[in-house]
Amino acid sequence: MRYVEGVPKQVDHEQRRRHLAEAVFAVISTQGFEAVSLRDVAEQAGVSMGTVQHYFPTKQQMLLFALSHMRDRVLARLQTTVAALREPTRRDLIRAATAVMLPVDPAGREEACVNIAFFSAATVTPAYAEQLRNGYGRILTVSVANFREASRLGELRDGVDPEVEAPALYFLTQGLVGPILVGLYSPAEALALIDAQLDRLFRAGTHAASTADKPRP
Amino acid sequence: MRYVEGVPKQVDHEQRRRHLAEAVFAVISTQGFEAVSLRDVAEQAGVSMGTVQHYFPTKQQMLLFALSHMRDRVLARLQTTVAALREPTRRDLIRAATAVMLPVDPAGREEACVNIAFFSAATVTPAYAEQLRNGYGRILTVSVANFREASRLGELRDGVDPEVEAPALYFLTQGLVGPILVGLYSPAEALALIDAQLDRLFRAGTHAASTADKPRP
DNA sequence: ACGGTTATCATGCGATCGCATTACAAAACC
DNA sequence: GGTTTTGTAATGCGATCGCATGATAACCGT
Repeated sequence: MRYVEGVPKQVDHEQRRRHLAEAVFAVISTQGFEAVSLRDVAEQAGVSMGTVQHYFPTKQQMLLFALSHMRDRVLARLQTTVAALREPTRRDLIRAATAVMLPVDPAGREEACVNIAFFSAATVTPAYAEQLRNGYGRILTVSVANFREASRLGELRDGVDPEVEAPALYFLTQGLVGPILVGLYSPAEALALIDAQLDRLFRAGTHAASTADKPRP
Repeated sequence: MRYVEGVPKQVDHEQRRRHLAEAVFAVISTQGFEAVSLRDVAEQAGVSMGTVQHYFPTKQQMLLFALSHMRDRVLARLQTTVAALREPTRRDLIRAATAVMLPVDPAGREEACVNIAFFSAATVTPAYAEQLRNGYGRILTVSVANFREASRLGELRDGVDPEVEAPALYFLTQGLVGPILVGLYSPAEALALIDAQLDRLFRAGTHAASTADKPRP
C-alpha cells in the first residue's frame, strides 16, 4: 500500500506525539526525570500504556522526541513573545528573549526543569547532547545577530563588542536558570542583574522602559 | 555501651562514606544519575551491596551525603588551587576560582556532571535544593567578597559595581558549564569569554599574565 | 461490502530495583 | 575469655520497569 505523506488516516499522528511529549514534560517537572516511566506518561496523558508504545517504539525515542518538541516549544514562545512587542528596539527584543528563557512563570519553570534534566542526561547520551547543541546554538546565533544589528544601528555604547557581549549575556542568562530553580536567586534579582547588564551595554534612551513604571503617552 | 565520639572501632567510618560517595560520582558521570543503583555503587567501590547498606540506610541518604561531599570536594579544590598561586592579585584569585568551576579537566568535568545531575534532581527533591543553595551560596559570597576587596584596592575600573559584577561573572561561569558539557562551547572559548569580562572589569596591569606567554622576569 | 490497516487497550514476561533478612568473621569490652 | 558490637557479604522479596504479545473496535480503499 502506498503511504501518502501528511494524510493521516484517523488521527493527527504528530499532534498525538506532541501531546504525549507534553505529558512527559509534566512528569519530569513534577516527579523528576528518573521517575519517567511509560506508565506514568500514559496516565498523565490519559491513555493506556499500549497507546504510548504505539506512537513511540522505545522509551528512548519518546524522550528524544520530547526533547526536540521542547526546543520547538521554546522557540515558538520566543517568537510569540517577541512578535507581541510594539515597535521594539533591539534592546527590547533582547530583554524579552532573555526573560522568556528564565523560569519566571509556570511555563518557563516547566521548560527549565525539562531542559536541565536533559542537560544532565546529555552527559551520557550523545543524542541528547546533539539536540541541545542544535536548540541552544540556534538561540545563541539569533542573539549574536541581534547584537550585531544593535551595533550597526548605533544602539550599543562605545567599546561594546557584540561578538563578546552577546554570548556573555546569553550564558549569564543560562547560568541564572539553575540558581532560580533551586531558590538561590529570585526571578526579580535575576532580571535586575540582566537589566544592569543591558544598561551597561546599551546607550540610554534605546528602550521604552526597563523596570520603572512607564510614563503616560 | 558507651559510644566514644570520634574514635572509630576498626575503620574510619566517614572515610568509608566518602569512598562510597566517590563511587557514586563515578557512576553518575559515566552511566548517568538515573542509572545509580546500590549494586552499581557497590561494584564501583569494590565492595558488596550489603556494605553500602551498612554505611547508608537508604539510597536517598547515600545520595544526599554524596552531594554534601561534592560540595566539600569543590571547595577543597578551590582552596588548593588558590593557595598554589604566588602573590596573586584579586583578579588572579577570581580567574583561578572561575577556572576551577569550569569543566576543563577530567576532575572538573566529573564534578560538573554530578552537580548538574543534582541540580536536575533538586527541582523535585527539596533536600538537594537546600544543599545546593548552601554550596553555591557560599562560593557566591566569597566571590562578592573578593570583588569588594578588589574594589577597595582600586583594581577595578571606574564605574564597576562589585555588587553587580561579582554575581554576573559568577552566573556567567555557571552558564558556561552546561554548554561545555554538551559540546556547544569549548573550554578555550569559555575561558576567553571569562578573560574578556575580566579585562572589562579590571584595570590593566592588575594581574601577572592572562593568556599570552609570560615575559621573562 | 469486505479485507486490511490503524488506534487502543489489557496482559504477560524477564530483568532490575531498593530494602530486609540472615550469616559469619573480626575487633572491642568487661 | 566469653559476650557484645561492628564490618562485610550473600540472599530473598515485593514492586516496578521496558517491552512483546494478543485482542478488539473503528476506519480506510477498492
